[in-house]
Amino acid sequence: MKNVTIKDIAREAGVSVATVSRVVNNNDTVALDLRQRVLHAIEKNGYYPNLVARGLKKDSTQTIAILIADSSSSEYFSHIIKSIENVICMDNYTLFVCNSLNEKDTELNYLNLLAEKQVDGIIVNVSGFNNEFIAKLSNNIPMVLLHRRISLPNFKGDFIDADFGGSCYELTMNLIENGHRKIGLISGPLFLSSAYDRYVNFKRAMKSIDVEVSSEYKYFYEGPFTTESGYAACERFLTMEDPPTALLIMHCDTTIGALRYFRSHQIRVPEDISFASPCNISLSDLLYVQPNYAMPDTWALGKRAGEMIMDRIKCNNEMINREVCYIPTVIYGNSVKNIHL
Amino acid sequence: MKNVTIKDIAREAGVSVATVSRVVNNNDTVALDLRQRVLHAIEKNGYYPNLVARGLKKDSTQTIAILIADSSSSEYFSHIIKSIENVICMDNYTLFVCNSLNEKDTELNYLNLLAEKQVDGIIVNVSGFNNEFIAKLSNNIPMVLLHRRISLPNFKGDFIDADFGGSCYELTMNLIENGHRKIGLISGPLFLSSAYDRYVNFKRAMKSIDVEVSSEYKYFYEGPFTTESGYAACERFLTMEDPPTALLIMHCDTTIGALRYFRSHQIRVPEDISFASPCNISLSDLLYVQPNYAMPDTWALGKRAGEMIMDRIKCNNEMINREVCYIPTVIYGNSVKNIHL
DNA sequence: TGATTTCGAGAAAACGTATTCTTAAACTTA
DNA sequence: TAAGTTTAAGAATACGTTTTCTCGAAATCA
Repeated sequence: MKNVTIKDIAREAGVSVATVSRVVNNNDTVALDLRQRVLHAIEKNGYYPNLVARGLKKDSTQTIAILIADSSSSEYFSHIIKSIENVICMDNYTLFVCNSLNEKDTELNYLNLLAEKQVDGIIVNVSGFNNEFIAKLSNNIPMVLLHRRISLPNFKGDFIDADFGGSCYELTMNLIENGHRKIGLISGPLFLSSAYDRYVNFKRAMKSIDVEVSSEYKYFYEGPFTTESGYAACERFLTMEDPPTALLIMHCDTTIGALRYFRSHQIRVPEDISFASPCNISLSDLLYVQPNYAMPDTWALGKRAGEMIMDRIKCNNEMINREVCYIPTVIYGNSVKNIHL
Repeated sequence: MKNVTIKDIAREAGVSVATVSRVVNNNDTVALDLRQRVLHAIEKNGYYPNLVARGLKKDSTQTIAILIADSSSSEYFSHIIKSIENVICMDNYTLFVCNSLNEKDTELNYLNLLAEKQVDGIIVNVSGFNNEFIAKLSNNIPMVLLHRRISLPNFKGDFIDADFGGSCYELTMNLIENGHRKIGLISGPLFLSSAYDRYVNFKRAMKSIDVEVSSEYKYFYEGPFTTESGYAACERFLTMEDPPTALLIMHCDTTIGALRYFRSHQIRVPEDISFASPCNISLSDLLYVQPNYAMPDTWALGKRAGEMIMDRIKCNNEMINREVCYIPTVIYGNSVKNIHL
């Protein structure tokens, strides 16, 4: 069953292919009777345009991609994805969702594939392993970086972030104000700008009580952004001779791992351990503990990311690099104990 | 900055365009020295194929789409999406994620757009409003229905489901065994096969204690699959003069709404109200209540959905309709009180 | 060696569309 | 009315591929 093409319509309506095209795109004037005949033939034969062919001709696929580590790990990215989709669908754009799994090769394969598929733009939460390649690619394909920066001079594109670093500072200061001194940090890989930024802010807060934080710091744990890593970190910290009284947990996935550790080991929050995390967890209002956490407006953030990539596409990538940062709201739950009392 | 094309490579290597194509696809024999020259030119100029052009020629875009109500409402679909992506990316397929919002027009627009974009297949959780259109479309585009069936003779495609109906029966019987008689049903729209199926199973279970369930049933609530609807249902039930002692809540979103109602009104679970839901909620192990719920293997289900659509694509949609059903595991938490005690 | 087959690679057509180019007709103006 | 101008629509080209067709050369066989 062959699809009906513009040629079939032209034949049926007794006009040229060009005329049909003009009617379909109605961007050019065509006589009323011809237009009627064409529209009738379209209706009758159920014709619809082939956007692949149009894409080839017009050099635009009306497609953008989001490339992230794991679209299902938390509600955070689900919301951003939905929000981006909601923006771009206005212009009949559709969204490829691609998972890099934080793996060098997977990310690289996807970047190549997306380039080959001629996507009009890419929103990417970089793994950090292909930054040179991405910087180069950004000169050909409009790009928006999500949360993780690329500090290379030849990168061309926008950067959209939420100030989780600032939230880290605020949450850590709150731990300190509640009397905590032995505060563990469950960090992500420091070569990621997002993790490093939070690390720096934690360090800055700890400096206020004259604690020097470095990778030598007794209560420092560096691991990937996974639930397993959060679990393992807690295992290490809470079996120490002199365990920390509070934890700052950098990421929602590591926080989930930590909570699982606490619950399975009957460690009460906040009686036995306090914690805070600069990330929102899905359904945090219904968890058995209400964490102290920070939450950016993911809907607004995703919307902005979508708008930024669309801007950049519309002006053919000829635009200075922009940076946007959303300030998360810090929410205080009951996961921190005041140990002065 | 024009992209380098197969022609540029041909000129550079001093061969014909056809030869370059043959090397790129290496599906045809070409002399070693020519191949070397071509490969060298490709390397030197950073050539990569234009998959839009290839798609036009080969009539295949290596793209499939998933069209669901809301990709961010629960972790359920996030996991399925990720799992599908994981399967199809093996063949260099990419996935469009599209949200119909359960709206007739939005769904219809997307279906048309996806057809125009020549996607190779569509996995769809239908809204129920465009079933005739979808059935017709299914004869041109390979389709897999997710959870919601289309009972039209001209539908062509597969159906993949999880037996939440069976779980409803089991969970309701459990409520009954725990002494409950006044059991409220928070239902979804009955014109959806998924909701209707659960309704029928609830009814069947209630029949065992001689309670007739119909839309006239005192403790019946029908509303959309949203948190707001779940909240409203609880409001209605729990302000009745003779409120139900237990609830069967059909959907994860309505369950979340219900939990929010309970918590904000200091209604204790299970002391004041018991409930069960044939759906898994994200992080249910970390909620303040452990619900009685059912959970299919979403990873396996998504994987199978991906495989089914790929099968269908590979055999050019010439295949009988298949039906697959996954049996959820029922998990008993502490959301049900035994009122015999 | 001559006839036949195999093979490798270039030429050309095709995929479905948008758009430039061209031309004939309609309209304006003096 | 003649010359110039606008306009509408068809013809033709192009987008970047794949693949069929064609043909000359090499290889096989009698």
